[in-house]
Amino acid sequence: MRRTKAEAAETRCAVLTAAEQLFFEKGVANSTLDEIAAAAGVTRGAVYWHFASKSDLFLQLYNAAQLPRVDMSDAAGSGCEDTDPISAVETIALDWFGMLASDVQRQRLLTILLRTNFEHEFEPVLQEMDALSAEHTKNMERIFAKAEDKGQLSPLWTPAACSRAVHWQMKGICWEWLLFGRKFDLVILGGDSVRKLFATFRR
Amino acid sequence: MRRTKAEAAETRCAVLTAAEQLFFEKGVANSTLDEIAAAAGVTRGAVYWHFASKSDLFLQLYNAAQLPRVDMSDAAGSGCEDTDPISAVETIALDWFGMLASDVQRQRLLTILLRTNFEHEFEPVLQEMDALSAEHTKNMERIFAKAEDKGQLSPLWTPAACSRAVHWQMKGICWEWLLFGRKFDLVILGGDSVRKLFATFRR
DNA sequence: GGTTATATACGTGCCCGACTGTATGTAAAC
DNA sequence: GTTTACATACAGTCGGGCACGTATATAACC
Repeated sequence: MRRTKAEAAETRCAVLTAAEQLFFEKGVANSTLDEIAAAAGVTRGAVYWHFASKSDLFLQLYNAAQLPRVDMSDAAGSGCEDTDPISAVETIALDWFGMLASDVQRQRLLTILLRTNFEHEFEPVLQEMDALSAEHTKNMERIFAKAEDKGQLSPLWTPAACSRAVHWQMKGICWEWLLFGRKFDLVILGGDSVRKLFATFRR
Repeated sequence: MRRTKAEAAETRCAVLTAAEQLFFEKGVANSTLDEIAAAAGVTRGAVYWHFASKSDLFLQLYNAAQLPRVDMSDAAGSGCEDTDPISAVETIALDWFGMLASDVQRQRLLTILLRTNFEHEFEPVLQEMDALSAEHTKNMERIFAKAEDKGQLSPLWTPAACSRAVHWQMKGICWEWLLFGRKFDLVILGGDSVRKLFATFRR
């Protein structure tokens, strides 16, 4: 029963979704291709048609849902990066919480990635994540530097310190939320904590 | 060739150490009992003598190196919890960094735990970790409340908010350090960030 | 203090299920 | 008719659990 191209694409997508679900629930190593295929409503033959191996499936899963590059110039769209840089970053940070809270797929992917041992074939993924992280902090630092130039930054802080503080605060919040069962309200409690932190940045 | 009790204890310890090392490097699921036994200089027979199963080995590993309960009253030993509560908590936090940075075993164990899927038989471990975490934040909040009573707390913050901020900040720092190859100096950079955060707590 | 009995601390080998990869079949799409 | 998109069957390996063997430590007894 050969399927049309559209149906094949559906199948491929179903396999990816099933893999994401199972990788998230049981971990990558504890999930079998049989389970994944069954969850997708196909057999292992279909999986092997679309993906070369389990590792390939993992990598395709990572590449399919590309992590957002959180372009800081988006904040320029909100129109205040030049007049109130600190608030601009704050908005981006809070928006990120909202986005993550409403995107179950991203929650699962990030959780999987956090639990991954990046050894051997998966190392490039780790490099990418590192690069992305470095880019984010660099962009943030740049905007905080603007705030400093305008005299809006508290003398207690430096742009680099602000950037690191926000970065770590958000990672702490998001990771605990993801790794330990999302037991609190990310937007409310997490947002509150971030807002309080940003308040200390302002002169 | 039966060994003495002391030798047996050594063997057991060697297996635990080898397991910790391999679980850390390759993940629990990707480490075989054969590898672990070989790394410990014994065979699987020895492993099965000391441990009922692989899961049991994991649990014994967790129980062997009990997470520190970071008794906040220890800070009373430093003598300033009552006069300068904020500094007392700050000291505990910074000490924690130093302790983690110098304890490779704890680094590995925490990394393993972070990457663990706590499903089925491992759920109680998750509960324990949660309880410990809750206890820490509660103790911190209590001390910050003392600071508030003394009028030492900035009006920007509440005891609960301080506690959460410190908690998440430290988790963000430690977890990034552990999960992504310890690429920065935990005590220097992490400590600096935490100190700056504490500075904003003070009136 | 020597002998003996028993528990101990493993090593070794086997079984069994599970999982991966591949080869082949097949029916429909093109 | 050929290629596609799977399903099915098969081979092979790997790893965990367990039974069993075995040599020695340890204790009990004489």
